[in-house]
Amino acid sequence: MGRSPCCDKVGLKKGPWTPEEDQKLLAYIEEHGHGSWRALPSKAGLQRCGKSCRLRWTNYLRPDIKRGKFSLQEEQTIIQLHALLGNRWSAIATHLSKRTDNEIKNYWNTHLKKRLTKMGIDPITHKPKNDALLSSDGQSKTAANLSHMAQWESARLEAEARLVRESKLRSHSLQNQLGSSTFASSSSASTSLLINNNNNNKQEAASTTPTTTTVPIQSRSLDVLKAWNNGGWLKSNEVSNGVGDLESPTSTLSFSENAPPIMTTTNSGILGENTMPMIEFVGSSSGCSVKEEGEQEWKGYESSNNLAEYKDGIMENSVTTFTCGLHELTMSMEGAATWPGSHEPFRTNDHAIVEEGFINLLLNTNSGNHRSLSECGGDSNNDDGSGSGNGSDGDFYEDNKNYWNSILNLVNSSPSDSPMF
DNA sequence: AATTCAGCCAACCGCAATGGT
DNA sequence: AACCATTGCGGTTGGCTGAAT
Repeated sequence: MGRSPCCDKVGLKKGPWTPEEDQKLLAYIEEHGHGSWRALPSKAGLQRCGKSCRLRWTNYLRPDIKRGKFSLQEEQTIIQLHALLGNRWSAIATHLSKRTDNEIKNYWNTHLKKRLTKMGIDPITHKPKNDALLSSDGQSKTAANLSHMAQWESARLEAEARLVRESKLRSHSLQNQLGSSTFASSSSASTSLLINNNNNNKQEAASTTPTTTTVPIQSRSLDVLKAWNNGGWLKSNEVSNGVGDLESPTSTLSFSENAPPIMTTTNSGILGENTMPMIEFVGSSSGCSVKEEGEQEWKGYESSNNLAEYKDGIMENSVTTFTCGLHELTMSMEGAATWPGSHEPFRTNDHAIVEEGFINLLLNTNSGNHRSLSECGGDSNNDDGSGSGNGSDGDFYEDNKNYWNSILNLVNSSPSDSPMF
């Protein structure tokens, strides 16, 4: 029954690594790169399976690993990201670039989870535990909307994480070719990015609408953290410090302030003048340049939407591919697309708001030319963007803000060495 | 000093995803 | 399309360490 363990070969060592083994592995990878993990142990003279070598390298020996105590900022980041992403440790780890997923997972399980539990917060839902007992219509609606928003942001973060991974691989591969790297890329030259919101993520299982209409491909910083900052959710000194030692990969996968950062398309394919990239599923192509700090500019960013299906102007299924150099971004949707936080269908002439989207949802702020997502509860046929937000919507967003704020405040007021923990 | 207990974390296991043929 | 090899990921385990008794 089942697959035989990879290390069941006689003679292969298991358990803790010795300094000698570490040295062998390190020396080999520094000289040759890891290449095929399966082939590595014999080449490196190690009595280990490739999997064990890979784990040892990625979780311990890699030179770009930060070890030691987690800072308060890192703790906050983990909690915030966990609220959005659930137990997707690798995705969380990409926003704490010097921490491994394993370390974050361990830290969550041994510290943060217990802390939240003691504070009366469900570490899975990130809501007060007695919230489940309060199931008035408004609250259940709020929960559903939060879930939907989290789903959106989750997809976006995942996309960013993958882009960052790919770009790192590219970078490392390039360095290898130049003979100056200790890393090696095991991935092929062509890369792909798949965002499928209809996945089997456990946390999202409860969500009822597995659709994605907009998948932002970049933001200058982690939206939630920015929302925290912009909304004054952090203490003033924390605001002034930005996000502390957080090294969000999104900040390195950023658009230059002066670059033509346009991904907005119209039905005619004409570029807009927006200062943030937007993706619109309108079946035309556009061009833009994407620049990655410290790397070559990505030329010839193109997108095409060739598989969207529309019914009465409502996009029902879509596969959109963006090609950006070696990178290919594919977004697929199943089922009718709707705006987050509402059941209003996404229509072909709706502009997808990227950077503002989730922040505005949280902060209930509208901006300039774009139709705010918070307005989408109205009739989407109002193409003038004059949809109305009603009072209960305002309460909803205020509640959301207060909820997230309360989590952060609780954590802030509960340092690790507090007797509470 | 010896034993027990709890916390921590490196490492393992197995499933899922991906890529190649 | 099917199969296989490889890699990625998240859950879990087991050993080490220090505190408590």
